[in-house]
Amino acid sequence: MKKSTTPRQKELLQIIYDYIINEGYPPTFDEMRERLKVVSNQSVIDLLNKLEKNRIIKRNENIARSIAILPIGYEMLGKPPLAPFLGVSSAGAPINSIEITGEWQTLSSDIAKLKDEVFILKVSGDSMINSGIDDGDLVLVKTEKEFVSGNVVLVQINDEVTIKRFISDDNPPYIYLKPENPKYDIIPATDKMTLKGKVISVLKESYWRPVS
Amino acid sequence: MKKSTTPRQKELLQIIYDYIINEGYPPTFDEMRERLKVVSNQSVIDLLNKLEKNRIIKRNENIARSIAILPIGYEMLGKPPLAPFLGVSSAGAPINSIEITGEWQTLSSDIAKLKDEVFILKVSGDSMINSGIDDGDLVLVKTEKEFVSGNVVLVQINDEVTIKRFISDDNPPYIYLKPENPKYDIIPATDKMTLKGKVISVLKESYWRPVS
DNA sequence: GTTGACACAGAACAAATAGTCGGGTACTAT
DNA sequence: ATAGTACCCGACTATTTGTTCTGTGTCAAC
Repeated sequence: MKKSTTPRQKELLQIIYDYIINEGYPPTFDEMRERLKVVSNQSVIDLLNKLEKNRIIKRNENIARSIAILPIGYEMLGKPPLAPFLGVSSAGAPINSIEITGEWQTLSSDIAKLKDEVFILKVSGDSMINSGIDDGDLVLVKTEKEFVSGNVVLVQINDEVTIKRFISDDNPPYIYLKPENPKYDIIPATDKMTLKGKVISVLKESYWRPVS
Repeated sequence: MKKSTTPRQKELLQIIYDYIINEGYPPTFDEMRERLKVVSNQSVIDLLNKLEKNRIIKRNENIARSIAILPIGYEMLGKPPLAPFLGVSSAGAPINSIEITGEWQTLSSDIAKLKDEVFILKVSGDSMINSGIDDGDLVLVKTEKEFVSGNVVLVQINDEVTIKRFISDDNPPYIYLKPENPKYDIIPATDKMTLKGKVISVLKESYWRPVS
């Protein structure tokens, strides 16, 4: 029995991937059939079964559009998987307050300037354990001058740097930071507060850490 | 007419998001109904219609699991959208050869060390215009010592730094770099070649650039 | 005290979708 | 030459899934 993925199987994998990127959900048998330029569903099923046997995709029987591309599949496509980039949110709580490691303070200005105003911070601490950002994750921050209400921002308060949600409202206290965790109170804007940038990505530790 | 998103609508949005993250594809009406703890599909339809009216999600009539969360929806969840992070691959071609801006050379060692060996490079040049990486994109690189065949790597050849796919094969030339573009030839490994790290993410310029 | 938005119920119906059966061709390796 | 594998055809059935219709109760606003 041959194990390697055939060209036709790779074609189908690419079709599934493209479809998901364009539509936001996986294709049906018929849609794959059309794109493969074949006439029978059986052709599609054959290929899918083999992809599944090789653990490139995963399906659920009798369930519409139930194709999920597994990590091996993403690797074959040369793309990072969807899920690890978004993190696995454990509940409804959005991004929470976090602490930044000390290195940031001394190096921020250099890095911000040289890296086109985008830099990485490693999150430490466990105060956000129930939210989307966990200890060890990397946070990608882009320095900005203007902020829109709802942005997740990196903010410096006195000597401390944390991440909060920035809210600008029509009602008092008008401009404030929201930890989005019932444990913590909102923080009204003061002049001791500097917005450093906007969080544009969270890289889960499980993903960027080498697979050992 | 009220415009704001109701708590129940937010609940459903979170349910859809969680489902996609866990399963790899969106839920059916019944699955959403169960999670909302209601008995009728009508309840789900009502909520979905409102979410769609507010452009938080998008659906296709009569199509199973055809829910896509729109950028506004992701913003409400405090999560980056799926698609922009993966880039929109124009064809089957995987990651291609790119040039790195000059800054990298002088600063790499510092940044690599301080940022937990993960750093960002801005891609310049248009030699990869037909692939997943475009001019102006940001590439996230993690320094590594061991590489697996198939990894997309950052490699230094003499004075030049480029990105290629690293292949280790059972047949000659055994270890080589693959541009994955018919225009370019593969490059067998030499001792003038240093693998600097592994590309773990591509940030499309359209995403990280501030919306103006 | 009526209006409208919100949230929900129950059931019948229509469409989309997956799966099955029973074949076929072409190529490769033993 | 023969077995195995990849790939394919066409018609059919079974299941899943979405939609429509007709209702109820609540609550806040005007």
